[in-house]
Amino acid sequence: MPAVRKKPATSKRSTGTPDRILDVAGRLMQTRGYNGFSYADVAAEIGITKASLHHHFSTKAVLGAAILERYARGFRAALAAIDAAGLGAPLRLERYARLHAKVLRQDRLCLCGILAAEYLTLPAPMQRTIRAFFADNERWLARVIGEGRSGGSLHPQGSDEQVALMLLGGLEGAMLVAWPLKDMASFAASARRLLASLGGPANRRG
Amino acid sequence: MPAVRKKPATSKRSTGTPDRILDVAGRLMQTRGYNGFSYADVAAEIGITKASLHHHFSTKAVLGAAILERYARGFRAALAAIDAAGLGAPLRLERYARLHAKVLRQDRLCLCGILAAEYLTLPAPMQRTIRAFFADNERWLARVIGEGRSGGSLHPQGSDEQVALMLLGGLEGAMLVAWPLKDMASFAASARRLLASLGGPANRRG
DNA sequence: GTCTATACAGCGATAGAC
DNA sequence: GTCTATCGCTGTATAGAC
Repeated sequence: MPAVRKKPATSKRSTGTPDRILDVAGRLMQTRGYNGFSYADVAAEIGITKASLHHHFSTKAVLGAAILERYARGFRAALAAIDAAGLGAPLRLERYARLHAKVLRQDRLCLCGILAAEYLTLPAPMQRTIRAFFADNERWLARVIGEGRSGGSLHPQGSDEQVALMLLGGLEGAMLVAWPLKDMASFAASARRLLASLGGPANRRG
Repeated sequence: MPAVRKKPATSKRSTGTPDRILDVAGRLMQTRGYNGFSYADVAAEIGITKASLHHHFSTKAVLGAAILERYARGFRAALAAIDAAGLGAPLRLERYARLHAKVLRQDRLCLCGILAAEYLTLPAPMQRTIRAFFADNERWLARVIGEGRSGGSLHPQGSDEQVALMLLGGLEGAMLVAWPLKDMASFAASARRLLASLGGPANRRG
């Protein structure tokens, strides 16, 4: 059976209309939230009509779910890339924090962070994806923390899961608090403090 | 000149219609966000018409600002109450964390947290109040941390301001991540880990 | 202070021509 | 795959009677 292939292997940059829609609507969802943008906004920016939008994504719930799933997929790929780099736990966590910093630097919030705030108003499929995103991140973080602990490169207090949760929430919250002022420095400082609290090599107390 | 007095000194519980409106709309704003509720929702729950709502709060922006300012006022009062109790820095921070825990236990998000996510879509007056709320909290936290440090009850790494920011963001983010699953235990664990990272009396590393 | 009635814009979504 | 045109609904807001 033929593989599912939506793009040519020589993929260029956002060639097709569906990709442009996902890009534009994705940016709006990361800055204004699911309830903060409309098909009219997306259509106007791309230069097509609302009707054409509905041709590619039948409903807003479908569009929202597609954007969210693409985002979660990209994040999982980034985690895999970090793992593949063969770094120690402290450096892997630092690169994890940088994933979030990159989002904020693009004047966006973590999609799952902003959508978590709107959670009760979202279609059920999107709710599930958000929960899965957080659970995936917690598992990944807990694994890295556990490896750092057993390898002696990290000495955190609390269980791997607790520390993972603190780190995930801490980074999401640091983005949220930095968001109104677009204060990259405040995010970076919080991220550094959170990582330092794990008792890495440069941060052992005596 | 006479003092501005909107309630009798013997204030009972949410007697007037304006207070009931603020209560109901406030709960909706803390669970669904500013863009996630309508005048129709509030009117239906209270049992009056939308027109009556507009009589008390002329526009949604006015209503939203009133709710937000009342919330910020209440939070400032809670911080003053903590100060007035004459506790040491570690216990004051613990009570601060409990303020947030109480909100989550009521099945709500921190109003300024959920609104920070919607920041770009909000009326300018609400945006200003959100920034002021965060700034107030940071100042209060930085002061308490500074007092704990000079008094020897806290030994955090980083400047008072950095640690304050990490704590504020950490608690807001812990609420946000716990929100989809209404997972009080995960919030409590993160709060405990954040406070423990400040090097209080029970958490000195050696 | 509350109501009925309504204005008006925007929303998500659909039909059908090209 | 894109368009024009339009539907039905909901949103915020207003007018005016009681």
